[in-house]
Amino acid sequence: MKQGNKTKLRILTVANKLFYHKGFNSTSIGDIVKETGLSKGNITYHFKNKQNILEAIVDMRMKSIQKMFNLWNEKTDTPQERLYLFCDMILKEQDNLLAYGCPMGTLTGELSKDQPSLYQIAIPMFQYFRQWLSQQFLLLKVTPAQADQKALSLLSRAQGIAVITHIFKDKDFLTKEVENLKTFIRKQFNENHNS
Amino acid sequence: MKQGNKTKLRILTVANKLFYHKGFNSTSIGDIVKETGLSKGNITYHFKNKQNILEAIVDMRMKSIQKMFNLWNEKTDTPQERLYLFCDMILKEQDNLLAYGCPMGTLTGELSKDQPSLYQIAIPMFQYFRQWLSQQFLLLKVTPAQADQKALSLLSRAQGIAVITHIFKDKDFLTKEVENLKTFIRKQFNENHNS
DNA sequence: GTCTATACGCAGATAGAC
DNA sequence: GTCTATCTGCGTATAGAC
Repeated sequence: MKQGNKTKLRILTVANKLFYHKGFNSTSIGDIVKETGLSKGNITYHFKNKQNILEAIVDMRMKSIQKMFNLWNEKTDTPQERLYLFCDMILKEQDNLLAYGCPMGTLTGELSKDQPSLYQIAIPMFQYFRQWLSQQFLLLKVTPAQADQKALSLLSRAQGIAVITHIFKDKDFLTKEVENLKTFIRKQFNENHNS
Repeated sequence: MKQGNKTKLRILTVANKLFYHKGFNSTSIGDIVKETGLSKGNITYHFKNKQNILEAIVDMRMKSIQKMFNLWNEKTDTPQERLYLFCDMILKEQDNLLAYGCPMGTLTGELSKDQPSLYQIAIPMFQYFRQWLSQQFLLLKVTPAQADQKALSLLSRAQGIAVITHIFKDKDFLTKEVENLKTFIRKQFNENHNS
């Protein structure tokens, strides 16, 4: 039982990495077999099929996002500071973004092409970010709809940075653009103070 | 000979659509067979392998982008107007963006994951856009490096819009955000006039 | 819980008839 | 130039021994 959970976690860790690095569709069970050193049968014992692996990975990622949000909430006093931490995450992940793009964006985008049932599994991660960002903007005196629009704008710009960094392999662009993103955030909050 | 070219074009048109709608890796030769009604052997006669199809599609797309740029150059007198036409393209393509994302962004992003030789084939499309956008900003009194940075910023925001529209299936967001994009462009040119 | 063995279809690529 | 037929490997999924 205990050993089983350890194996399960090993499979998920490896699969998560491969889905990110190669893409979901381009990752085969065989790839996971090679990388874990386990047998095909053993993987099937823990997960009936590829979709179940994806579901477990999304679960895992959701928990990890939740921990991150909790940490950010603890570390800061104002929503503006929290949004800066969101930007800092992009800086911290720059090497991965350059090599593989955004883990959420590339996965969800891939599944959104012609695989609606798998897309449904992945989309909650994005909704979670959208919701958390919305909450920060809600502390401005704006309607929920406006806060949501700002949240989407921020997500959109972050995704744009991830895509361009990934495609042009350009860390310098990322650094500069994250600065612009912080300016964007600052403006949102300054505008509000003045009104 | 003439019939051959017609068939070749048919294959490319169908493959281009499928690569866009399903992704490159998830599109099989069998899919192209079904959609064209041609035989597998016939497709192989015209293109030795999948990579050759991709190369021909990129060729085709490059020519189509070139035509678009020529048209934009003809239709306008100022770089600012040209950049607005770039934004209008996003509005025109909103249905496709919503369903399948950006044709360049999703393709290049997919190939940039672990398939460097295919990535090399696709990247010129992006470079072409980057270069053209740079040229428009160069007519501001800025250094080439600054113009390039602005071009990347614009590309980045356009890609972000495409990703978010695709993932959240939200046309309303697209419309609003393209307006913000035009404001961004306007500011770039106003700042310059004042300096 | 972990393994080997195998079923079965689909992938890309090739050969050769018409 | 277009087709059918086939090769070979890899994909997912399953059965059953240890």
